[in-house]
Formats: sequence, C-alpha cells, structure tokens
Amino acid sequence: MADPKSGPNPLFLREEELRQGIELMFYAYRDFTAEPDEILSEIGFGRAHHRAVYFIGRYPGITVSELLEILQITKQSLSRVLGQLVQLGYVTQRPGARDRRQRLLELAEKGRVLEQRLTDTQRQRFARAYRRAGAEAVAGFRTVLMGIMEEKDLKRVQRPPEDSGRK
Amino acid sequence: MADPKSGPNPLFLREEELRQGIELMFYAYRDFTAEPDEILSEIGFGRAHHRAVYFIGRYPGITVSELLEILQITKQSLSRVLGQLVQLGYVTQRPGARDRRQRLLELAEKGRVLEQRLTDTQRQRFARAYRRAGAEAVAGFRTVLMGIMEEKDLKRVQRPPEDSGRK
DNA sequence: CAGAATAAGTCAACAAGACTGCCGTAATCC
DNA sequence: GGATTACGGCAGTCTTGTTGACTTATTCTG
Repeated sequence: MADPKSGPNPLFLREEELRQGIELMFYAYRDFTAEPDEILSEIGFGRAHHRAVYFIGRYPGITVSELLEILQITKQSLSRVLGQLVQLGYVTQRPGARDRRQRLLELAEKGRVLEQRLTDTQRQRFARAYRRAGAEAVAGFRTVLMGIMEEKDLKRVQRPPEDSGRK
Repeated sequence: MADPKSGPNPLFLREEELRQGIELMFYAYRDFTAEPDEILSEIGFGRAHHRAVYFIGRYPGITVSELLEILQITKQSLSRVLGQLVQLGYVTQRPGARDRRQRLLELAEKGRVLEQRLTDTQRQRFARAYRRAGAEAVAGFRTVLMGIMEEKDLKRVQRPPEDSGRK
C-alpha cells in the first residue's frame, strides 16, 4: 500500500504461498489414493488394506506393534483388516524366534501380487511427476515433506529398510 | 551384480526412490491432518467439516456443485456436513443473483474463526517446513505435487482465487 | 411456451474404518 | 512368582463415504 510499485505485499504472498501448499497436499493426496481405492473396492477391500499390505511388503517380518506405530491407528482397527488379510491368504503370520509372543507378518504370494498391483499405480504417478520435475525438484519435494512430517518417523524414510534380523 | 564396483543398481535406486516418495506422502499427510482432527473432535466435527469450511473460506460465494467438484464426493455426503455447518451458524447461504437455483456459500464470523483455528496448525507446519527447506526446495515441492495431482485441477492452485463475480 | 435440463436438497440404507472400553491368553522380564 | 508385554476378541459408537430414488425450483432451449 505504501508503495504499489514495490511489488506484492510479502505478507499476502506468504499467506498465499502457505495456502497453496495446503491445497497441493489435499489435491495430490486425493488423486494419489483414487486409483488404488478403485482396485481395492473391486475385491471388497479398502484403503486400510492397502496400507497394511504396503508396509508388510516393505518390512517383511514386521510385528503388529511396529505396524501400529507406523499407521497410527488402534489395535482394534488394524486387527480387523489384518484378520481378513490373513484369512484370505494375503498375509502370513509366524511366531518370532526371539520373542514367541510376536506374530511376524509377511506377504504371501497372493499378497505380493496385490501389493504390486496397487502400488504400481502410485509408482507410475510418482515416476511421471519425478521425470517431468527433474532431480533438483525431487530433492526439494523430499526436503519439504520431511519437514512437514513428524521427526520421529524420519528414520523410516531416510534409509531403506534392512533385514530386521528377526527370523 | 555384473559389476559391484560400478555403484548402486540404477533400477533399484529408482524403485527405492519411488517408494520413498509414496511413503513421504503417507507420513506427511498423516501428520498434516492430525492436529486439525483433534480440534475438530472437540466440537463434534470431522475432517469433512474442515475441508468444507476451508474451501468455502477460500472461495467465498462458491456454489455447492463447485464445492463438490473440488472435494470429489457425492452430493449426499456433502449435504450432511453442509447442513450442520449452516444449522450451527458457521456457514451462510444466499441465492445466486444470476441463477437463483444456486445457493452461494460463505463463512459466517463463527466459521471464519473456526477455519482460522484449524488451518493455522497446518499453516504453521508449512511455514516451518518452508523456512527450513528454502525457496528452491519449495519450488521443487510445488512442481512435483502439481505433477502428482490430476491436471484438471491445476488451474485452482496455480492462480489465487479471484472474486468470482457472483453476487 | 412447453418440455428438458440443471442446481440443490431429501430420505433411506449400507459399508469402511476409525474410536473406546474391557477382557483373555501366552510369553517374557525382573 | 508377579508384573508387563504382545496380541487377539467382543461390543458398541461415530464419521464419512457410497447408491438409488424422488422432489422442488429455476433456467435453458427448440
């Protein structure tokens, strides 16, 4: 207002900039989940099944409580989904060697096929976006998203999962 | 495998890279919605109320069908949420001047207060992440997310909303 | 101007996926 | 041997999404 020629108000820009970020998250997440959701609904599953199958595939031998920590839902919510996945032969359970109370989760062949099918749509979406945006933009994307998520889980995305040593 | 000294397998890296992106989306969205969700639950509202209030605040005078296009949900789902928001005095409706079938939506004072309170948590999260990441990273973040979302909605995030001319 | 199309809303029924609270069992830790 | 932990089950509730069918008011169109 003091000087209309000096360019847009930096406070307004900042507000605009932040709202744009919020909206980008909304639209991107909305579209990023739409394709898998459709496949899932064909077989009577929902998004929760995808999440479980995804992370079990990502961390073979993961325990129920580790999965709960990642998903940030209650045991009861997970157990319903997990029960179906085990029942229908997508996921196998076996007792932990060191701690036999644990039920280590792994994908069965059927589960691997489903996980691939679901995640492929998302992988393709990312591959296309990454290709168009270029390596530098991708680095920025990662930096910002890591700043948005809670720090406690950074360890999970910063290094690829190793074999957990459980057997 | 052919030459272990030649550095990591580019195909593996690519797979790892894409999975990391998928997981970043999951974690960031999970944490980005957690704070508003908690506030909402105090007043008996859910995430759907936040979304409606957010976009009505963003596009004052928006029509129901425009809101439906943004949210990508059914009329019935929206109308339940909208009904409560109008009933409780968060949102006002008025007939469109050009087309009197339309009910143009706007935030009442109560709605503006709530929207501010909810979105503030997300704005702060973004402000912190943007500040830490720097302008270049932010540009990359935007480029990638715009590549992930469907193109049809790009217009909505590329320019700030103008006054729609309805009155 | 009559009929089709559109904007919005309504009722009913249903399902997924979250939640709380409580209880049980087996294994481990101290 | 008693507390804790890992996991599972049951019951009930809520939000938010869905489909399908129908109504009303208004606008558009041939």
